[in-house]
Amino acid sequence: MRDRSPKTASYSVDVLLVTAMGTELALLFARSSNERERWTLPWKVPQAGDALDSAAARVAEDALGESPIWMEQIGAFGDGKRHPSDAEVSVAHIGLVPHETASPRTGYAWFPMGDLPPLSPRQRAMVEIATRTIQGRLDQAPIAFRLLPAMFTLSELQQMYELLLGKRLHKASFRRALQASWLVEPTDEWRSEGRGRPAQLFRYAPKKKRRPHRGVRFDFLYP
Amino acid sequence: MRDRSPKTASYSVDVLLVTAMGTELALLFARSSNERERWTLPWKVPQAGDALDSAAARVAEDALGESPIWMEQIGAFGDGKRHPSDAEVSVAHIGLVPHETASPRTGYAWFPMGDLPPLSPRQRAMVEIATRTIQGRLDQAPIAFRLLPAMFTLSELQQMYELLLGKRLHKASFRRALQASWLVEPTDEWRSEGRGRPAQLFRYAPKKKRRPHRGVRFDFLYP
DNA sequence: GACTTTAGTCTCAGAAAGTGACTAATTCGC
DNA sequence: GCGAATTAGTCACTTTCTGAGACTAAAGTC
Repeated sequence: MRDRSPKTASYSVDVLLVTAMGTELALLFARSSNERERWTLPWKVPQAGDALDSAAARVAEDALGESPIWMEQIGAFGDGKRHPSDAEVSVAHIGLVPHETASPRTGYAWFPMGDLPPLSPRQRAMVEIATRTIQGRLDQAPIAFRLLPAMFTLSELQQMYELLLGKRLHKASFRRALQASWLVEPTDEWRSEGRGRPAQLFRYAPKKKRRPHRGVRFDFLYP
Repeated sequence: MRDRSPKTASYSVDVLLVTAMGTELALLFARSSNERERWTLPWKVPQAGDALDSAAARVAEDALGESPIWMEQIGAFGDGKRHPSDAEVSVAHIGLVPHETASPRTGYAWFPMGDLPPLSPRQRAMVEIATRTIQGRLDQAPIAFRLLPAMFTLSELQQMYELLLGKRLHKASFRRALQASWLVEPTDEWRSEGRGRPAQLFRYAPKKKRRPHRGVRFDFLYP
């Protein structure tokens, strides 16, 4: 992992494993092999003939024992300057895992987004793009569902969206939109969580139904 | 461009230059240097110390004489199998150019999307993702504006959106949404295009005004 | 049993979007 | 010159969507 032979592939595959820890997102880091007390994003230099996504899946497996249900490449990063893993370019991937089932192997640890270890500029860029991608693709990919366990209450789902969007949502509106989307189906299980009425458990089960009929949107003004 | 020395960087930077030709999008291809009558996406193997985006800009300049106002990386492509440009991975970029000002240099040519030359699987994947990215990011980035010249009529803008979305839009709704977005400002020029009332010319001039106050969207059901 | 807490629903008002008809300014045919 | 055709730009009406608060339901706490 440390040699700099010129025949090494000059790109690495890096994975940003994301989970929701309580009220905050968290990222998985690996203890650096050469410097103790230094942390890096999990990575790997793929062998020739390795597809990018399978390499990324392997990195995730090495870190967590299983690979996430949902992964997506977010791009290649390389400013031409520093090489955090002896590679000129890092191909970064996001992987989402529910926190309940995600126990890191030794040498790996979760860091909440608000309290990350010191990072190289390139790693910082990857984290930045990853968070932006997660927010931006929230309505195009089942991001929130992949951060929850297979069964969840609607309140948990709403809290996940509130965490990801960084704002409160109105309960009735949220459920109305969810109904119309046919993304979720009720199970016959209920969960009683201390006080209050028990909540029905739902599972993510997208059904193709009537499509929306929208016109144009000019949303890019608003950052 | 043809040698296979092992010290070559094993990734290339490929650029998909997109323009709107009449009623269809078109892509720029370069005549292959080794096989005549074969076309490839313009590409380059960056030198060490080269940033990805500046390498992409240079590829575009080589092809068109100028580099596009808007470029964006769409990801790294490599199935682990074929190497269209002797590289294991291609980092693909989209560049948008208005057709009016885009005259390819010799060795390059526009191909309409519906009639592309034969492509390798990897290039085909890049084209596929590029078109999806353009459609998907239409409301998040000023894509349509970058395919038009600096000044345009609202009808031209609407036709561009209709081309990109693949569906007709209603004039009054389109203009109402555009008004609300504060993306465009009128100039004091008018253009008379054959018959019919002359149209006022507008320019892209986004102003930060009131942001929309939308709730959640669950759009990913609908492909 | 009254009170608190969380789940889930209902209704209403205001905002946003779809639609067709309307006016305005030009060219074309005669 | 004048009416028909064509394209630009706007208006008024209807339908749909969304935010908001109130309301019912089912549990625990005291």
